[in-house]
Amino acid sequence: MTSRFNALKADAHWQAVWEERRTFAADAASTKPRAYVLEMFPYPSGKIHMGHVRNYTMGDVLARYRRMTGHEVLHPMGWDAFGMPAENAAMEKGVHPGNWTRQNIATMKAQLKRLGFALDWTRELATCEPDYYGHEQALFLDLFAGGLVYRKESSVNWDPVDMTVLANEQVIDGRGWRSGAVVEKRKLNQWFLKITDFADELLDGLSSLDQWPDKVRLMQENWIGRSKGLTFRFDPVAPLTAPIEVYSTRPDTIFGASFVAIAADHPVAREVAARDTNAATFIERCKAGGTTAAELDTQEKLGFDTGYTVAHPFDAAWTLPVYIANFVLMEYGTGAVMGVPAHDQRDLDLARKYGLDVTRVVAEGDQTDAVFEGDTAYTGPGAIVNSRFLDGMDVEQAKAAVIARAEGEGWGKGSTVFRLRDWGVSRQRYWGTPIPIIHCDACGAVPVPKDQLPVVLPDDVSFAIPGNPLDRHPTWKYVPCPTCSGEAVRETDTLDTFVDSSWYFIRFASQPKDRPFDRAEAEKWLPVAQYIGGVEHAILHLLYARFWTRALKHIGQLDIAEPFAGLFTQGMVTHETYKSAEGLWLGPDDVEGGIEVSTGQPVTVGRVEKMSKSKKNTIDPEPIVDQYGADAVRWFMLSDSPPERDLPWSEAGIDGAWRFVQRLWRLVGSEDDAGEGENIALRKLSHRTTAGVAEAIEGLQFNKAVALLYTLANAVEKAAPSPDRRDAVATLLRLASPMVPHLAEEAWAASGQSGLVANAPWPTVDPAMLVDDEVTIAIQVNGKLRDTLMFAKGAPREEVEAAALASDKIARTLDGKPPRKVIVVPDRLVNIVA
RNA sequence: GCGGGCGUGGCGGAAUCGGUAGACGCUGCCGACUUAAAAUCGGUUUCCUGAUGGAGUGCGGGUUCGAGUCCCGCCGUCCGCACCA
Repeated sequence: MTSRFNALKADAHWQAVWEERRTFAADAASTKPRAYVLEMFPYPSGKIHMGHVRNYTMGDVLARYRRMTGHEVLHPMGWDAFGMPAENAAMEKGVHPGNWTRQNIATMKAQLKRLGFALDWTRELATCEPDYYGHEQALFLDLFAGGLVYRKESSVNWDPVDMTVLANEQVIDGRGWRSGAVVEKRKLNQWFLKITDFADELLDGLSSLDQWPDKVRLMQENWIGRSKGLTFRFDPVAPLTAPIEVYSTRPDTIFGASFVAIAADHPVAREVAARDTNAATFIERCKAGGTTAAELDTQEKLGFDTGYTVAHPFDAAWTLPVYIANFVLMEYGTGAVMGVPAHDQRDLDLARKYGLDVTRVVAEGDQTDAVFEGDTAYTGPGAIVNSRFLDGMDVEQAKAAVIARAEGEGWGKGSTVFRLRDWGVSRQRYWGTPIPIIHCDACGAVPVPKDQLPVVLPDDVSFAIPGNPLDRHPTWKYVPCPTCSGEAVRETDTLDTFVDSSWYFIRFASQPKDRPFDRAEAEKWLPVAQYIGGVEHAILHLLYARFWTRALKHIGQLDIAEPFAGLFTQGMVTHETYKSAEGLWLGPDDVEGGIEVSTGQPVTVGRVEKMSKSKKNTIDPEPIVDQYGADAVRWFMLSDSPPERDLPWSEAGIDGAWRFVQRLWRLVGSEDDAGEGENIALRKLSHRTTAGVAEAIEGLQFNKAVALLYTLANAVEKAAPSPDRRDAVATLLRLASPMVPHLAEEAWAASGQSGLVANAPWPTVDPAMLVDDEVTIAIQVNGKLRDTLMFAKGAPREEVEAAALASDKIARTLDGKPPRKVIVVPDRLVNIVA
């Protein structure tokens, strides 16, 4: 064995061996217990970044560990390959989105292979290829047939320069993120998926996901936003003709209502605006209001008195004015609310501004006065007051009572309202899955017959002018209607790329040529045992994938309720930031020892932040892997920081990881002479470490696994040669092999072992070796540590207590005072209360 | 504004059940080896004190024989949502 581990040589060698032997191909016919380990597949943007390296290293350690513990592991990789950056590249550089994307995939695939991930490349897929998106089109049509897809006119963010729809996230301060143009609201016919049909299921299903972070479950819960209340009617008072329907979660406060407020685009508001220019002006003003957080916070609550009144449901003689209000949203509930100023802050702001009544109906402590003072609404619990038949009830009783009366008298109904909206999936873009629909004047929207799938994207498109190239393609969209054979046109919108990622994990599990997946085969692997990715997907991707899976269950294609049994959201890789004397961002290579290399000027060291191109604090993994080898990079990615937290990249850190790899190599190479005698302590440590590392990996606590491996390595280094030491080294190598697989294979082969360490079993743990027969017991006086004493494990209380009291240090501390009480915790400590 | 997380040495962090705070790593310092350097190895590294000893887990209280851990009240910081009736 040579003294220096040649990572570059070993990496290439073992990567080739694994590939040639198809070591990591998942066997669908295996009888072993299965484990599906999946990391969120990457968007092929160009090169991999440190975030990918960290994400995939974590998944890889788990996948390799599961193999060692006797599982048939499915650990696939693919490409989320549709999306805007490809079209931007096409516009900026004149390359075809497909060529750009496939080139990036080739580059990134080589980079991933260079890191030695135990991936089943035989199942690789890219969502931009017809043999993926064609099946997606089939699934879309199945959902369409199942009544889960519909088309409706809806308002979208339209960028007039790029001539495309923007997602909300792509609108920054009212302008398109790319063009900088002021974004318009435009009405377009859009395809929607009925995710709201599953709102209850998606919400209730969260409680079954006990291996998900609470944070993500809570975020989804808030996003779905279920609320229960009463939807009810205020009858019109002439000249108003139609009733106004409102939704309230606080029907208990109905006797505190002093107005009804409607949204600016409520039908009644439009009707008023049609004959009253002041109203029309007010509505325009509402729409112009910003929607950023800061603006909403400071925006004044504005109202416009329509002059109309409505009757209180419990008292026809009691009329309430109808206001148009800038804080009422047409998209939520019924677009109208009852204003109860004493118990809702916005209502109170409006009432104070326009001098409306403010009546207390919930007692605040002993305050029961009907006249509500002050400018802070009371939203807490209390007895209902000033409310006729509700008086004396608590809030919950009163809610139930009002709902019961409303339902009994027929003017309202207890109802559940969600914040969640249906999922609009139409995108006016080229680089996405074509929506498999044909529009015919005679027959309407007709699904493309399945035998005509896939609807393939045309390659001959131009990005010279803005807009959707599919729409202006000379021939592509003109097809005969599948139903009547008359002239018809294809849908030229493509699907949101989140659709692509909503079922890729199913296709990984089963990839028949003629259909999206084989149900029985997919169900063998699913659900994904452990899914790992960034928290930025906590809502959209994970919610859409959960919905898609349930939708497939609903139409009888797959009997899986939740796609991801375990979820882990890993932290980011961060780095210090630097600014030059002129205040410009500098990269790590521009700085040495706090000095800007090119100018000799001192630099300002800024916060440690997420690596980003704009702040120039990125580290490209490729040269790092070339310099240190894959194992050192992997080891560093797992060390120190808990995986859910951010990992600060540092030169010293990667150097340290490299030193450990070399140290491990020397250690496994030092086992030439046999040595004599036993080393029970080392043998025990070896078993304890085996159990500890297993527990840490299963809990995805890689930093702890790393610390345990260091401890064992330190102990082995200090131990004299012996058969126990030899065993400990062999154990150490296997325990470290999921983290540093290349070194492990190299050492495994060098030590004359047959086969691959990748196929070796995890070392067995002898439970007897986990038990210590001697324990150190802490001796405290009044809770302060004064001494420690060694005892045989399980020593009787009396013996321990006597020895503790006999200790010199204790006697000195007690200073002759008699102990009042002695607490003995077996095998742990003695606390003497004096 | 609402919801949630986090706060422990110079740094990343460990202590997951209320029981010896600071494991493990990084950095720094001292030393060995070397003509020298690199590499490697040994020691040391929470603070105050020469030592014995004392203090110490964001701050202030509390419960307990005993609190980083539990409870109450603050402060700071990060994240998510955002006029959701």
